[in-house]
Amino acid sequence: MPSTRYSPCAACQVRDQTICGVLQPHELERLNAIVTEVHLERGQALFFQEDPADSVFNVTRGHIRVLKLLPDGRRQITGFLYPGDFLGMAYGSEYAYTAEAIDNAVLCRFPREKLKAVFDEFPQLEKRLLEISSNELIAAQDQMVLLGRKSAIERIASFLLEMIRRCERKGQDGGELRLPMNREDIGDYLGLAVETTSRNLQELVAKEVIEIPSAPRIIVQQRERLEEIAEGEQKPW
Amino acid sequence: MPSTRYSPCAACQVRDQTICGVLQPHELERLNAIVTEVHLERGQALFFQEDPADSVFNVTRGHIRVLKLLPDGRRQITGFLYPGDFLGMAYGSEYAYTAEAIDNAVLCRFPREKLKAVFDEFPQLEKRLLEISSNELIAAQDQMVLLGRKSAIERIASFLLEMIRRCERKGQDGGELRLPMNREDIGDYLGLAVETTSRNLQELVAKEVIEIPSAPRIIVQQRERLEEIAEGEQKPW
DNA sequence: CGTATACTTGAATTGAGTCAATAAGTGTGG
DNA sequence: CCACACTTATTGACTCAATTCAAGTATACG
Repeated sequence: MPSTRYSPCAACQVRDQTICGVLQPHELERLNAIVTEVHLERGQALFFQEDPADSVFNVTRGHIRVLKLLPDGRRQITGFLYPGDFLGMAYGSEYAYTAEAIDNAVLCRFPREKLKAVFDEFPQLEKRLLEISSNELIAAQDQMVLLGRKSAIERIASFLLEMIRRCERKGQDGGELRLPMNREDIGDYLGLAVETTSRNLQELVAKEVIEIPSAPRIIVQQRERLEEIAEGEQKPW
Repeated sequence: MPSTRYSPCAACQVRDQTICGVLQPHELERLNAIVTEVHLERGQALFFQEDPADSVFNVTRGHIRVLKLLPDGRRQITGFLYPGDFLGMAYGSEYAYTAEAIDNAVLCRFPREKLKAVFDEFPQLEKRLLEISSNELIAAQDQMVLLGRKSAIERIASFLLEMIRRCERKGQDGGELRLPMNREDIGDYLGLAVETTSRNLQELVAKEVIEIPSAPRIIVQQRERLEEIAEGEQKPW
């Protein structure tokens, strides 16, 4: 390997938010040796459902949507990935879903076989993965409640709270959101039509719970109220 | 420990279908040393959402429903557990959901702390757990497609296929189902009202895709058709 | 056999979807 | 900087699938 090889891990901005964070700097060298970068343009697919699953990825810049399609084109987005998020692991020999770039995005690609070897060397990576997997499962169950039992406005409120909490986990202020995905993506994530998504966002504006200065920007005025609405504790006023 | 202590693992009927199956008979003794049995009556809760999560369980007899509630009582069932299924692991310090017995059920209880020690001894247990966790995540994503995007009859067809496949994985014939859960449970699993569940089951009877000799028994006459309906490939006839 | 529970069916209602039109952004080249 | 084209978002009117409410009918059980 040439000594002048570009070293993505050394420059990584999101290392401590991701799976790599459990490794010591000198251990990171092992990961760096097997990683390559992938650059995606807005809308481009990283992989499709049923492609052979030979790599796993880490988002470093931009945003990814993960989705499943029905034969007639109906679409369900099962998640949005931000920098630091991990995808593609442990889903059998084929990817169980399609992953597409929402905006211009950069990811680290780890060939699955080589990563497995690194896992055997550093078992704490595998523990971390089980931890991530558990959290995803909890999130998936919450999403089932949302999709199975919540009204449109409850879904929108829950979605906004999820976005707020994600910001806060990264130490950013959740009071002002900048959404990377468009209304159609939000609808397909929440099991709603675009029009319903738009209408219920405007309903929250009318209630003065949020402000929308421009489509991707959302200012949260009454977070408490949003939490009540999300859980269906609708007050009559 | 008294030498006359009852040894559930030795008599276990479902060992090879569950996490214990990765252990050799003599290794099983370590698990047997920490396990106790729990017997539940129909309708009884094993634990509630937000209880401290100090045990994990393995179903050995009967059936469990896993559910989440909204403050106003709306209910979403996120899964049904059969003998051999595992629950309660790796969900943080509190259970993320309620687990109740659908019928009279028996489970193995493993205290979480003690199990952790066994895990350190047998790392293949942890690998197996990651595998189970991955499969659950794939299933959860399929359920999101169902809840977010499928019509009532598509949901019912998908549910029946899931039940059929489960039978077949256990080497039983999937052509004749005996459902342990009632119509309301099915509805709460599929995000439908009981009446909608019933109506659409009858719709499948009218189409001669299934037969229902008595409520819990369902005979599958046209499995192919069921698969088409489940994926929304509805033919005009 | 009666009573409770579970299931089915019917009629009316409604929340979200569809279809259609307009408005607001975004980007491009003149 | 503006005009145009194009995409994304919003709003309105109407429709419809699933829910709700209300009976009924099986089925299980003491």
